[in-house]
Amino acid sequence: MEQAQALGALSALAHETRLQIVRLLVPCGQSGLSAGEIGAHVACSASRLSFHLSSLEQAGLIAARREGRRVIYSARRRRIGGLIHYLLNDCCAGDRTVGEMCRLHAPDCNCGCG
Amino acid sequence: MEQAQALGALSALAHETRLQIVRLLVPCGQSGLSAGEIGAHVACSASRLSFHLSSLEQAGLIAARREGRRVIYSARRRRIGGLIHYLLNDCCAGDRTVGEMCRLHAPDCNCGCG
DNA sequence: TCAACGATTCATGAGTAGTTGAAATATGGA
DNA sequence: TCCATATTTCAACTACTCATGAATCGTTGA
Repeated sequence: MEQAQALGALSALAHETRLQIVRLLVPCGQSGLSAGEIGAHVACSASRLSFHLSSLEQAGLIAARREGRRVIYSARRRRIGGLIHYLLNDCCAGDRTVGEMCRLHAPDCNCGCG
Repeated sequence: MEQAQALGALSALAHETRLQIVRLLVPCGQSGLSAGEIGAHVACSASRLSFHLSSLEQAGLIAARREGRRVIYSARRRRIGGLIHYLLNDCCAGDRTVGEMCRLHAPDCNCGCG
């Protein structure tokens, strides 16, 4: 991920409603949720929701596809992971202190690295 | 890290100059750099720089201390790591696809987790 | 105590993002 | 074709963020 993309993604995530949308969509994986279903969870007007969804899509964090009269949104999880990777490795140059705070191993991992 | 803190941190990072400052400070660790030294790298007016440093400090991403007539800024690396941790584990619920993009092991780690 | 230095604060103006409600577009079914 | 549903677009407004330069504050050394 390039810096410009990372800035766009950070900007998109730096909003309560949009962060909430991402949190809602990540566990849904590829199947995603329709705009209406998302709206039922985040309590904002349809037009505002559409605006936020469009911001997230432009930032590359979610994808949209039409299914009948609904538009289904799903999290682009590899992109979100790419942003985190950027923060960790490009932005923070793989700094150990930063990395130790967020290293994620499998629960049974016992490698002791870091 | 709470959502409100994460939003503040994301907002602070979502700016080219401020991201650049963090990138500059992380490798300097505790010793940090003075405002003047930072200014020499990021090419913006002193007042603008002061504003950006203050934003980053308010967001908890950097710390300031006075040394003589200089003010030394250093990255709060555990906080930055905490933000990344939040994105990975709270925001993305430890999603595997997200995690695989950004897992950081020691170069010689061979545990195979993930 | 005064001048120089390092950094911050303030006032102002421009630009951008966010919100709202109404209108428009797209799709599916009667 | 016409209507209902799902979603987006538009226009107008508000609020916030960003940038600039001048003024100010705090510290050091002559």
